[in-house]
Amino acid sequence: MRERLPEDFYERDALTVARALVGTHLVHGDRVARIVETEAYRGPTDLACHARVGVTKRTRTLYGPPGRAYVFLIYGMYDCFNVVCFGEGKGHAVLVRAVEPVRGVAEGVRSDGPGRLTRALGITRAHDGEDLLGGGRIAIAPRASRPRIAVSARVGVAYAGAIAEAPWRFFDAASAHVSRPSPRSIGLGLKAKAPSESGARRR
DNA sequence: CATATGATTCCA
DNA sequence: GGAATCATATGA
Repeated sequence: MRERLPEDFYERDALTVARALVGTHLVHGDRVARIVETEAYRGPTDLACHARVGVTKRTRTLYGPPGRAYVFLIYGMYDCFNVVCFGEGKGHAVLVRAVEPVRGVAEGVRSDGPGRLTRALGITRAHDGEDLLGGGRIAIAPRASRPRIAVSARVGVAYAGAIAEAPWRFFDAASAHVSRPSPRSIGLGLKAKAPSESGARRR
C-alpha cells in the first residue's frame, strides 16, 4: 500500500492544510490523481463554509475528527470531495477542486472542477465519513516535490459577502488541469477591488 | 408542509 | 444566458 499522510498533517487550520495538499496524490482504489487545486473552508465563522449552520445531519462529518472525507451533493447532481481538518468540533475542511490524472483514469476524462474530479475518480456521497488514515478505499499520499503555488479568492461563494474575497484558494501555477485560468495573481500583491462591496456596506 | 437555493456543469 | 436536479435549511 502506498504511503499515507499522517494524522497530524490534518490537525491544522484548513488554510495550512489546503496549501499543503497541492501536489499530493489522491488515491481511490487503483485510480491515482495529483491534487492541483484546493480551497480552505474555516468553520462556523466562515460564512462560505457549511459549518455556518452548526452541527446538523449534513455537517456531522464536517464537525467530526480530522483526516476523514466530507462528501456532499451540490446542485442536485455533483459530489464534492473535502478533507476534514484542524480538530473535532472545529468544522474546518479543504475542498479539492481539481486533480490531474496519474493512473487508472480513462483518457479524455476531465478531472478539473470539484464535480468532475469525483466523477473521474468514482468518489460519491457513499464515501462521506470515510477515514483517510487507515486502510480505507481512499487515501492521500505525500507529494514528491513542492509545486509553485498560486493563490486566489474562492470560487462560487459570492453569497457569503466580504469573506468570499479572502485568498483561500490554492493551485499549482504550472498545472494545465486547474478548474479555471489563474484569476489575477493576487499573490503578487495586486488585489482586485470589488466596487459594490467597498464603500456601501458596513454591517 | 412549502419554498428557496447551492463550495457546478453543460448547453444554447 | 439559463437549465438541470435534489438534499438541506428555513419558515409557515
